[in-house]
Amino acid sequence: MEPHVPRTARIALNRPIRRLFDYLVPDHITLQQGQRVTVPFGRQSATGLVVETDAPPPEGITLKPVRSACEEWPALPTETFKLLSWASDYYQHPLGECLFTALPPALRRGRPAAEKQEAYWQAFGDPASLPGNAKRQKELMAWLQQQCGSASSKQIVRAGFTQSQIRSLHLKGLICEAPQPSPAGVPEEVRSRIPKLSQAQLDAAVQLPAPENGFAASLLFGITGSGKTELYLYYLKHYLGDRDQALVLVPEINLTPQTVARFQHYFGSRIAVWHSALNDGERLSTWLKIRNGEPVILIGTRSAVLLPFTGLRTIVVDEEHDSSYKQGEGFRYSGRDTAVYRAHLNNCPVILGSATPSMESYHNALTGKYSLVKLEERAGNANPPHIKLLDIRSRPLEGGLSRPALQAIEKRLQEGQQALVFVNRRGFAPAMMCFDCGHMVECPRCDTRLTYHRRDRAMRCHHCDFQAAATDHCPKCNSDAFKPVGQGTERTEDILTTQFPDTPVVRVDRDSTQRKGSIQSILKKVNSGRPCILVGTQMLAKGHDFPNVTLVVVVNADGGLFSVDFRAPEQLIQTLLQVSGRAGRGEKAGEVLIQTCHSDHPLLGTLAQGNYLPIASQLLAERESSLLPPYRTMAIFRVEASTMEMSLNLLDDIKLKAVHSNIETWGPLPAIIARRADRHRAQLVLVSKSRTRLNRQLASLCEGLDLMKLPRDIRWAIDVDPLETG
DNA sequence: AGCACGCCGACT
DNA sequence: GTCGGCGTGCTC
Repeated sequence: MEPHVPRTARIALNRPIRRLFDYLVPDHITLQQGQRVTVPFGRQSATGLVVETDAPPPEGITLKPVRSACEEWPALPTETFKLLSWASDYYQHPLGECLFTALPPALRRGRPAAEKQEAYWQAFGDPASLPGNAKRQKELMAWLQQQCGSASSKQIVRAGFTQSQIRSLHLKGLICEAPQPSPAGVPEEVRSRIPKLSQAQLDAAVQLPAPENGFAASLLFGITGSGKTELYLYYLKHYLGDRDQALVLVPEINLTPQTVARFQHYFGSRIAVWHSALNDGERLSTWLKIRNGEPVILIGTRSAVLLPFTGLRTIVVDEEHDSSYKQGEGFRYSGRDTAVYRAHLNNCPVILGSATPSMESYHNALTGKYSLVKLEERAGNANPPHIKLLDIRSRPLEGGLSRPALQAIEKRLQEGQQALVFVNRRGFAPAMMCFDCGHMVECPRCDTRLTYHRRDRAMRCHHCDFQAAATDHCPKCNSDAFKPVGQGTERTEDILTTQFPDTPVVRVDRDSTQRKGSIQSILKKVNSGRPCILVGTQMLAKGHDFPNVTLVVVVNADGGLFSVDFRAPEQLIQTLLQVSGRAGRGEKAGEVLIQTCHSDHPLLGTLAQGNYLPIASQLLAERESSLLPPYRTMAIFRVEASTMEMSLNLLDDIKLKAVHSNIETWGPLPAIIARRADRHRAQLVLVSKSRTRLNRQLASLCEGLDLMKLPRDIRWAIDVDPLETG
């Protein structure tokens, strides 16, 4: 007789542990990968996910039995599970935490995978039998009779009635429970709508990869205002069958009711959304729809790429260059890159759209990994704006604005038009610059600018260990206008208000738009068309249209040009082009003035010609010669502790272990913001030619760190494909 | 992450 | 004499 081999299951838990736990599987339970279970863990009970069944368990440990299976089917279907396992390995994040990010909060907590059945009600008896004082109950009866068929408790409450009125009527037998109405399909009128494309859009549309041909990645380079969204809609209309699912990823800021309405116009109730503002109930409901294979077209932000689709036909990633696709903390995955891998696993196409593609995607397009589809014509008859560089070296500035810039604003206002003043706060290089001669201090050993560290007034190189004390005067021309870049722009709004006392100055930034709906009232005011000046940061560059703005002034372009962060120039150019796109939509010609101390900088020179791809090629050439991504693969170890010494010591340790012929290390160095919330932060950059090699090295470093007995308050994390190197 | 266990200071 | 501080270790 065969010896009895007990069945076991290897379970992942939602804990920051890079380890799985084995359990016995009782006879009455059958389990498969991706299934949700309840298990005893220590002296508590935990929700887990099955990773493997009947793997040989570790010796010398008495296994506990699985308590129960939460449902008979796997919460994570095979493809989703594979995607998350890949991501766990690629981003070096514990599998359990990765898997659990794909579950809605309710299911993470072990709640049943079903929606609360909502009661539906219909009028049944004669309201005349109600006593005279039951006024609201009579009104509810009347209201119900008006509804065709039935209404749910939720709808009734939303209509201004109460649960107790429902209860009371039910008790009197005047209303009764009705069967749940079957969901209405998409009406033929909506189904037959197809967006009307221009010839240029049609030419692009035929180049997009067809789902029947399996995996293909396509970079859609469509300039601002070229109508990419129309193209997506057309594409989905064309290729999506009635039973198919589709995923459209968008940056959080672009997921507005207007965007959703545009999709709903063509697809009606097939459209669902996924973003951070959903509550737990909405999350569960949408998750279940997708898990059940309903033919949903999902518009969502980053985490939507992890949802358990079962019939995914195609993926679109809009504004693929947007930095919000990369999670900055915890499970630091890139929604865009995960989408490409998912398309691969799922054998379906993925379309990456942008007016300013990332270097990574453009490089992939140039090497033929992605196909490149161009859409370089503005919809309607809008002309691209004129971009002019305004050198402000030794020009007097008021609140960051030069005389010519103020004059240009005045001229526009007199012509009854609007101006937009853009203060670029992003990529603020804490670099020292001379505002007289434009000189910046470079590392004597590297081809990099030194970083200014305010705390100890030191200038440091982020590629080697060079450091020097910051001086008060420019080392080149001895001017005392030698300051960290980006000082003194805070007064821009004040200066504009005093210079143009009769014109409203509207500030648009995080602070001024915090209140709900305030952005709407700002937009309404601005779009009424009266002359005004908009002042703001990043927020102005994205999302909203200002049709009456004909002049854009960029206060300071230089921060991004000379940042330690190697992505800063790319981000600067992308932002400048985006904010330029705000000028002169419609027939009015737009003008863009970019203030800079470096009008001779080659990137700005190319930018003034208004085309992105030549700049992208220039940036790529720089990345290649500096041995940076996408020509190298990069990862950063970030450590924080109660003292800088502890952080740096641990990184020194890691650096020693990371020594490998194919891996280069930079640092360790204090982070740009060296102390945050009293935690001292430092980083070590790892760079390699080989992604596989670096990945393997990271895995072994993690293993080593897990075995080390580190003090409790020291925290470390790996950031693979980091967006910020500060 | 939780949660218990453990070993030292100020309280009924 | 105990209550409770949070440092350390473990969870199949």
